[in-house]
Amino acid sequence: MSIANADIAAVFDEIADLLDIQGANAFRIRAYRNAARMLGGLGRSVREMVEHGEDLDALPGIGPDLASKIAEIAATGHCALLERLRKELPPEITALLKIPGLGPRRVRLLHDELGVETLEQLRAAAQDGRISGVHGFGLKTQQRILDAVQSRLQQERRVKLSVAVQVADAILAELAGVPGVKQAVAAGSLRRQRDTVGDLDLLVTIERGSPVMERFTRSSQVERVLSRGITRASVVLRSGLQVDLRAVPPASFGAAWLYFTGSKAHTIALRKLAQDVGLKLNEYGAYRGSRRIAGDTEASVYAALGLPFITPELREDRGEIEAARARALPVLVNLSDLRGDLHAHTRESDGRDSLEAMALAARRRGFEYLAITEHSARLAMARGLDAERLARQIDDIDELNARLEGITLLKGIEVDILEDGRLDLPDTVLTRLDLVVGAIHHRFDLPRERQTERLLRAMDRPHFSLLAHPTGRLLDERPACDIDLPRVLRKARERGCFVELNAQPERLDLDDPACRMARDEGVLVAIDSDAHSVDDFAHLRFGIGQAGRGWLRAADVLNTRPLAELRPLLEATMGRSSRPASPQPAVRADQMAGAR
DNA sequence: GCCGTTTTCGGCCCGACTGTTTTCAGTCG
Repeated sequence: MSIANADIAAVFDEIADLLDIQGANAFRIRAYRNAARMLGGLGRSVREMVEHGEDLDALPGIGPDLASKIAEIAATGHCALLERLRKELPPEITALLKIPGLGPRRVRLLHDELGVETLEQLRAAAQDGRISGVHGFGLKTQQRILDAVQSRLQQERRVKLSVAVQVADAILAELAGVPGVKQAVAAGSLRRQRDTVGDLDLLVTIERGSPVMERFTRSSQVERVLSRGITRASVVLRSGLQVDLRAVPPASFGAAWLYFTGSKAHTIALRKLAQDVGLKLNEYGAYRGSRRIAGDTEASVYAALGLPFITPELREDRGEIEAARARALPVLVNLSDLRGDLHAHTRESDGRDSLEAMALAARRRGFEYLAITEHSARLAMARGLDAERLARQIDDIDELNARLEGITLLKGIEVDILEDGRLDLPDTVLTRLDLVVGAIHHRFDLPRERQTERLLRAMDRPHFSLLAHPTGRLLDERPACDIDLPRVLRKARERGCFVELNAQPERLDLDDPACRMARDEGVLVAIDSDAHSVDDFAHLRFGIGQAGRGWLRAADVLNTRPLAELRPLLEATMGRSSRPASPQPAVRADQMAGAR
């Protein structure tokens, strides 16, 4: 049993919820929440820190008490405090906090007065009209709870970033045309490039008297209006997506954009910093006394706090403020740094376009190289290639490379990693390639130890360049495989191979904390489109956003290298240089002979 | 429960909106 940071974070979050409902000290609760968030974004395994006897007190927000609780959970998988709290309150009650309009005090009240412990009981109480009888609750609140619990039970979900961007762009275009609107921009998790977005946060600057709130709440896409004031309105679209719009005067644009972009944790940290230097920071500006000294741009607010501009992707309170103070912010990789793409398909397997069309599209993007990596035979559904078809494609690519100028196609394969860690094609054909991209496409459900071993064995094969979409997650569809990522990354470093950040909007795999972990481990990350058509190179923008959230600089990314620098790195992974392919082969000779 | 060039106790971000209150608590972001 191996405890991941996320497991410990989940324990702390649940403790915070239960303490909150019990009415415990708000700052004690905050300490648990802060610790959970810190662990979620931490690039190293605290379990390993415990095993190595490292000092957990050194982690931000972790004191002696939380350090001992982390050690307890890492060692036993349990937390005595949580078990005790679960005896005092039914654990399912924390689900009620997810209902908009229900906070800890009201959940407690409903529990004490009506015995409500679950979402089902909440729905029943609302339907029977019992909730409006409780002091402090009225008919409107009761109806709101009923609506919310019903949509909750039907699983309202976060939308993928790519979808949110489209919706936001459409609404912003509409708002920009309303009289009195000066600027209309996206904020919130969308601007921070989170992989999924729970609701849209939009910001406009307006002249006094602009009808923007009225126009917004009456837009044809709006299904219902949750609230509407002078500076703020919330609506739910027909699609179910919630959109919050804020309006401020132009002089406050920067302070408001900063505040509404968040994250909440980043904002709180900035406000504390403001206090430290005798300022007050709110969404209208930075104030010394009653005098506004900054606020028209974000940079002006950061400057007032003595900080350089911090790019939105980094605003998670994961060390960016400390880095900014030390003038040590990373210069993040951007789209124009990419010199090529190492994962793409053609219609030879499950892609839509021809080899030549893909090559020309890559050249139009300004790429120097494109790796063609079809599926292998096991993935019959995708018309995966066997050794014979792959050999033919290798010849086709050689012929095309001889003919085309300004783009080089690299010969690759997205070979299936079988359940036992063998690869789905024989070494005799793999050895003819420029790179071997390995990926899991079945048996996502193996237990952690076996899944991890599967990957480690695959990486030990004589030809293995890049682990594609390492966790196999599909946002909102399939959870990440249970793998020991720190171990996989260590292996990649020892082996000299690479990991992928797959830029498909439904994958974005590795995620941002994992990217940062790879960076800290010194493993280069390939940001790949996994293109199945000439249009799919557009996915790369989402990969770049995710990479930025993972603090990746151009130097941390494999495919920012020009071809001349990339080739020797790939050659080494294919066992064709002085670099040892594997210091300690984990696959025995008889297993290797069994590889198809 | 954490934290400290205002330190080991007394702080801990700040404002808008809603509903049910008759002056404000609770919730949200």
